[in-house]
Amino acid sequence: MAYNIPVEATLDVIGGKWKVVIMCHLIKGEKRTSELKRLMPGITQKMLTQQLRELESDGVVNRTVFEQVPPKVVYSLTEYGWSLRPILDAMCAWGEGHIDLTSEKAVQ
Amino acid sequence: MAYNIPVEATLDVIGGKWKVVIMCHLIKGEKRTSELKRLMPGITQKMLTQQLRELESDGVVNRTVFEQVPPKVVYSLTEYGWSLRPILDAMCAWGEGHIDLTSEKAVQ
DNA sequence: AACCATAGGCACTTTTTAGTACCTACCATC
DNA sequence: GATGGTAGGTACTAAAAAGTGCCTATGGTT
Repeated sequence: MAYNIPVEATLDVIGGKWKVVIMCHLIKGEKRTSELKRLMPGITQKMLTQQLRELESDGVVNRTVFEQVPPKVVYSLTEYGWSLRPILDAMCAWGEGHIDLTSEKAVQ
Repeated sequence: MAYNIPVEATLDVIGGKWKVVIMCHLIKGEKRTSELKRLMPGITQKMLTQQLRELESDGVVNRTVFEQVPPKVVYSLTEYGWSLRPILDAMCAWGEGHIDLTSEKAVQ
């Protein structure tokens, strides 16, 4: 996969509708599948699983399965995933600072 | 538009396949349409125009038209667009630092 | 026996996103 | 008079992303 500009490599990993949101939740600590679902009311089970699988195969998140009934699976950021933290922090900070302006714009 | 988490506001503005790439080029200075096309060999005329229109209506880029023949249109980041710079810088830096690892992974 | 919760698989459909092809207008040059 | 270069527009199609509904397994509760 050749990139015309390095930032495309970043987009390959964090691109998509839900990955950044998932990672922003995982920054605050490991989460079970059901917790993530509660934190993201708009996501479907399928998309959550799919995005987590992709993040896992990209080495960004760890998936830990506890062999018990009912099943328990916990997701957390890997060290590689933590290297994305500056990006996630910048995105979260910008969102917090500009969410009001965005709403105003929507009203105009 | 209600967000479950502020970072979704950020994704609304910079989400999409090309917007971050376009903005990364505009960071280095204003560009004409044809320059952007040359810098992004993979983008089609239609997508370039479409993404620029969206960035413009989000207040992130300026579109300056010079009334001459042949037409000349120049795009640049607005002040609001510059506020996204920490995100763009972090994404570019991560891409530069991890592009090799990504290629290795693709080879495995 | 029926039902719950968990974590997900799978087939199918819909929606969104992106690509192709062809169109405009202007003036200059060949 | 045809062609080139610029900056698009538009209709149609293809591909990717996302959503829906129904399925599994297990053991405990009602």
